[in-house]
Amino acid sequence: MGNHLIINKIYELLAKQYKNDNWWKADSVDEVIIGAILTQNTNWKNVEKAIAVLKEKGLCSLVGITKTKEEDLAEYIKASGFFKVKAKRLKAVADSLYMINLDKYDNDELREFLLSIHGIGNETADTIMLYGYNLPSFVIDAYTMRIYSRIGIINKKDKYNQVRQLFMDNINKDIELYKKYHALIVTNAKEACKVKPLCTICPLKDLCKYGSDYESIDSKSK
DNA sequence: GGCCAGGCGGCCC
DNA sequence: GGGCCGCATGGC
Repeated sequence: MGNHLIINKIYELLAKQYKNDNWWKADSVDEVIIGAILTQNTNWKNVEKAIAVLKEKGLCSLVGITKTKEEDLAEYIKASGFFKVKAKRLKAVADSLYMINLDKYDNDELREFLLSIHGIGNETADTIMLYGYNLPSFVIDAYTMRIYSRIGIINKKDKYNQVRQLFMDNINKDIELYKKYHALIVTNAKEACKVKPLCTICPLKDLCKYGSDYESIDSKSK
């Protein structure tokens, strides 16, 4: 099977197993952007607590953040961890984006601009574009790397942009598909393809180079 | 109690 | 341009 077939087959198998509707829950574009920063290397549960505090204070918006002192912001988002660095990043992102005119950019230019902002790297840029601005940019994360390298389609050391291109070259350029596919990857990583994988319940076990032999993954990933 | 979580920037070489 | 490090809370 070529990559095109495998990547689309994996989507079918995941979609059959899991129902993920409306996976990134947010009340506004700004909340998506804020959440994208807060969730960096962090459990979403902790992010929810931080967002709840911001909402309570009426500051869960880019304008709200521009008006808040960095030290105060750090206090409010404490539950999300790395709170000092994230406060700095939120300030930088809010300052750069609160008045953005999206019509001025094509997708590639917008991505470059996002990447130039302190605190926005590849994954955060794509998350903001896809889930915030509703533009077709596929999101790669640690879960994607784990699942697809275990299956054997990519290598753990592959570069972000290379893996992103692999997906964008091989699935339909459909925003809802991009969103749902990424959501399904995250769900499978949490349910089955964990650090200590539960291969017997994984819908992808028949395509995975490890099959159901999770002990062999365990020993290899050590 | 130890491991893990939806990365990133700043170093160093 | 690659590899390592600091950042930090809360859930399991």
